[in-house]
Amino acid sequence: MAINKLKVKSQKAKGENEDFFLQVFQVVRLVPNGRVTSYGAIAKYLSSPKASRSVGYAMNVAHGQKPVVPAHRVVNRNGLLTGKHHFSPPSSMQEKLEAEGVKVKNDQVLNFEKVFWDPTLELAL
DNA sequence: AATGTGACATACC
DNA sequence: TGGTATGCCACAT
Repeated sequence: MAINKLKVKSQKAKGENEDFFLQVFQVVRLVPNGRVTSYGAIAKYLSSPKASRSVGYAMNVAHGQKPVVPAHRVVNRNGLLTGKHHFSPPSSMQEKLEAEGVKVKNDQVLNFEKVFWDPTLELAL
C-alpha cells in the first residue's frame, strides 16, 4: 500500500486560518458599549484558548480596520490595558473606555468582573 | 520549511 | 510583588 501523503500543516493554510483575524474583528465589534473582553476569552471563543497572543496580533492589524474595531475594549485577563501603548496617543485607550462608562485606574479596568464581556457566555456559540 | 515576533497566559523563583 | 522563563498559536519574512 502506498504511503499516505503526508499533509504537513502549513503555517499558512489559506482558508479557515484566514478567518481567524476576521473572527477576532467580528467578536471585538460585538463587544457591547461600556464592556470589555480579554484576549484569552476571544481566543477561547474561536476554539483556540491558547491563541491569545494571536488575538493580540490580530488587534495589531485591526488598527484602522473598517468597520471600526474597538480594540480599546480588549484587555488582558487581568483587566490591564496592556495594549494601550499601541494607541495614538496611548492614553486614548483609557479615554475611550471611560467615555463608554468603563472606569480605568492605573491602566487597570475597575470592576473588571462586572464590565467583562465573555463571548463564550454572551454569544454562547 | 525554518526562524523570529508579539496588544497573552501561566508557572516559578 | 515582580521579574524571568516557558508554552502556545498564528502571522511575517
